[in-house]
Amino acid sequence: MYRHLESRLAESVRDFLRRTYQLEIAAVVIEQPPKIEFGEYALPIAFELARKLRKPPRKIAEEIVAGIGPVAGIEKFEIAGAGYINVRVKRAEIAAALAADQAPAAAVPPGKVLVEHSSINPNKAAHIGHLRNAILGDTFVRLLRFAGREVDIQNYIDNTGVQVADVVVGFLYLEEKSRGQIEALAAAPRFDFYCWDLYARVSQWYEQDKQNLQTRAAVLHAIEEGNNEIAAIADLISTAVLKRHLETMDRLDIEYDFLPRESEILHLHFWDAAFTKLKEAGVLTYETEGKNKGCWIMRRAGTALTTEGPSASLRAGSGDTEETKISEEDQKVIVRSNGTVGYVGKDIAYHMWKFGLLGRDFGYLKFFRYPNQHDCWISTTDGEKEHPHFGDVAEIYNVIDARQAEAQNTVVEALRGLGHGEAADRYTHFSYEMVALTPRCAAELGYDLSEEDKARSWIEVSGRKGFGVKADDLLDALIASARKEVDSRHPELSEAERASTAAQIAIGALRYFMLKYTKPSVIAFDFEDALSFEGETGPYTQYAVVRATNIFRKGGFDPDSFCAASPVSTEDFAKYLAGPEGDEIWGLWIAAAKTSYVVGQCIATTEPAYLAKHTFQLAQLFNTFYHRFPILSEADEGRKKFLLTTVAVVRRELMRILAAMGITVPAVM
RNA sequence: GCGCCCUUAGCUCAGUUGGAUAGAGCGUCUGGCUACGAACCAGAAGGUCGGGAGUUCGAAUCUCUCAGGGCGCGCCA
Repeated sequence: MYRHLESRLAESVRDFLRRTYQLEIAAVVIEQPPKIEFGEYALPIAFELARKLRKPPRKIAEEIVAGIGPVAGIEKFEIAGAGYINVRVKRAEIAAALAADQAPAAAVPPGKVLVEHSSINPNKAAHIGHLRNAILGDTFVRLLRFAGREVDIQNYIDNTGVQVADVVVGFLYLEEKSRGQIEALAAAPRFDFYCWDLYARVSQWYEQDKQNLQTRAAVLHAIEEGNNEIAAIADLISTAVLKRHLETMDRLDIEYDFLPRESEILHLHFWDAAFTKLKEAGVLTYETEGKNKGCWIMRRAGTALTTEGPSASLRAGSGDTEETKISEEDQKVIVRSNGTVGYVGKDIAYHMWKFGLLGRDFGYLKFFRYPNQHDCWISTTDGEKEHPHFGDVAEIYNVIDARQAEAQNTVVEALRGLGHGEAADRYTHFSYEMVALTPRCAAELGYDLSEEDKARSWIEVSGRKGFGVKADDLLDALIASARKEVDSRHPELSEAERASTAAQIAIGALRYFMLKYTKPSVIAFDFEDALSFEGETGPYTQYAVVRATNIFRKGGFDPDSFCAASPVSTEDFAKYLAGPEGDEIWGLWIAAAKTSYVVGQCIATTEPAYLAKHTFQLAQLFNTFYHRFPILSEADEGRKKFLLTTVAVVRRELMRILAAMGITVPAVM
């Protein structure tokens, strides 16, 4: 609603400037006045135009206000200060539309969106860093779907890499387990935890004697080769760990549609197809001298001497004749001198497939059925005939931490070099910073800290050292903590009700915690902060909804149908939304009207934290309102109906935005 | 050395395209439960927005520079 009004306002201003001053303004800046009494929108445009029109801002503001004419939904324009134009909306009209939940349809861009997230190495338990990735990715998916987009969720599985090889080495050479023994372990609960410890031991074993690395090389080679006992064991381990990851993420209500695996990138020869095209386009060049002699190389992203458009396209078109030699340090090896392809090369092939540019496809098998009956598919060489159509999408978002920015940019540059500039432009590296531990948290986990480490604001987790907080452990701790509160507050509830309430609160706390920080901020994890249910937390926002629901329950009304069943007249809206008290309540209405506006901002900036902040602010405004205005005891029936309508609308919008963050609200808390 | 990111209240962080007196949570202090349940609310204290220069009517926000911190830069993934 808010978003719709804003764009209509911007359009009117643009029209006015065009017909009055023959000016074309690309983006009309619209902001919010510091106080709701000033209006809902503020236009600083007169300042911007002062120089251009060589008139004082106030004069321009006067001309705009006098000449802009009526705008639907807008009450009036006022000049404030040196030239601000404050805009007041027709409160009653807007409120009536909101109460009726009449959201104007927004235009949805065509084409499917692919979001890749999680992509956890299937060799050990998921940890808090993976949780940030999955929660960011899953929330972004929900935001896109909220905005009407069709989305495919993919989770890339590197099942043939060194990390899986390391755990295979652990089972076969440190523990000397048979295939049968490994199978038995893999079927036991929390096999991923077992691998977590084993992986750390293998890393130590390598440290003890570098000779041991040869064992890794041999195992890795066998895995990549396929069709042998070691490869079969690697597959059973990685598949079992992968299932555990899916179970862990399902606890947070995070699901995937398709799991492309590296083994199929290899066995279906995706790389061969990509390699041919990359050579033809001159993206890859064969190095004949220096340290990378015998390799196929590419210019590392961000190292080009000139980045201007014309020279870039000239380079792409005319091949390598004008290409200056890439200096050794700017070279990125894509194919090694022994003929094997590296990680970036496989990623290029995978991304060509994502955009439907490779000319090959995976085989597909049903892999995992969620409790809600949704099927998650996995790649295979020879799959089922009937399967959904994956890939071939219009836009992609890769939720991958900031450390991989350069590799991601290299993939984008490869696409550009292949002549797929449009695809490259619709490739977004959804970059975020890592989750580290506070020194205090590290100490709690029994990690020995140097004096230097103690002085740091955070310490990086390390899978190799087995140092970190496992996702399932954190969830268990959150649920236990929430359960204690629920037990003491609601002894009357059944065991099952208390368990599900605690789980909802725990998930709300965790998801909000991971979303409240903006992406470039390193999260220094601490149990005390993460286990908090007060202040700026998920449970605070859930509690606001519970309170709203309680009002309806105690009053004997149904919150979902209340607005439709007993509509407030436009006259009454006008009456109760006027004056200082009306201003106060209107602030809550206007915040509740911003859902799609904020969602749009989050998508445009790939920043879900804005939604978390907004949710908290809306909950906070509601809590203040809740204290200021007793509702059930209100004697004036008309006013009571208005106040209940206010609560119903806020509750509805809060539940919507929480759902977009993957947070549900318990019946009581 | 090159590239990317960060530096805002005691602590942890917001501040989206430059805009009206720089915000929140936690912590500290003072108040508020006869309940639409206090997982809450009201109030107080707390900031030369890392330093400097520039652009602008206007800068936490843009540019340059200096300082401090992080990450990346492998024939690993």
